Amino acid sequence: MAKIKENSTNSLNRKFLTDCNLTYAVQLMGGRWKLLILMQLNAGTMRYGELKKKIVNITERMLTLQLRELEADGLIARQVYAEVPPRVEYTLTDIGRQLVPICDALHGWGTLHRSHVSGEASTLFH
Amino acid sequence: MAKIKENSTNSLNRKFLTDCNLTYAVQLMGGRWKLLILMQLNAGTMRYGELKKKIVNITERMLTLQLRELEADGLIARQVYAEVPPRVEYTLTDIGRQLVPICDALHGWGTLHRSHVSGEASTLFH
DNA sequence: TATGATACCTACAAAAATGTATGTAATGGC
DNA sequence: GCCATTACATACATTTTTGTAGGTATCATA
Repeated sequence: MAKIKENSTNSLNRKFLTDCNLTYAVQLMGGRWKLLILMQLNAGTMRYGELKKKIVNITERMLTLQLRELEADGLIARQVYAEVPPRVEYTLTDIGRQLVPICDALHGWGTLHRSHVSGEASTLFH
Repeated sequence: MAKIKENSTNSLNRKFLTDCNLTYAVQLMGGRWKLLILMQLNAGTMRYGELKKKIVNITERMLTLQLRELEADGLIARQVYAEVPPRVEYTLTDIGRQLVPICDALHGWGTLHRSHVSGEASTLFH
């Protein structure tokens, strides 16, 4: 993560939004790749390298960053095995798993929205 | 909105994530102030100035930007009255309103997460 | 004629998020 | 001794998001 200026308006606004449990929740899941990671882990525990393969376009840096944040926020757990070459496994925590049904609902809403949009577009043709 | 470089990896990744209906949904609601606006409008149609008063820390520029995006994405509707001084009202659309129960669920999850975190912290005291 | 009200707009600046390129440790097998 | 493997770390560059400061149009009213 890049450094953050503690007293910028930007940063203060972020803190202000943390007070609301809704925007707080969005802050926790809002990173670009976080939900994809969560959905992968919902299918089962995975190693770093497996995640990298599954999430096609993510870079190692981004994967690491998002994993670190998810871990810091308690949505996933990180298990390191003292082996060489290293083996690190990531698993959803309870609270992380509780986000999954909401993701499903969001997925459904996204699907609906998309059909809505393309549906509106198709009305142009008759 | 600021200009966007169509062919940056950043931009291409955004498009890639648009393919998934889950991350697509998050893109639609992910702006910093968007959900606060939606929740306000869920209480009823509101004028620009009312929103500004309700959402304490938002600047006019940000309010305008987020409203424009929400409108472009069909989550809210904008009604202009030909009066002086101008009067503009914003209302949730159907698809926008369908996001509300999901926001409620997210709010609940946020509350749970927060109590989880502070709960863990409090275990330090005994 | 000046002022206030409302809902913006614009140029610019700052901050944050994301991506690129390269390097590292440890160890087993060749 | 050299290489491959894995899960990162680090410095840096680019892109995007957010915030700052000022301005605009219209018309009724003072």
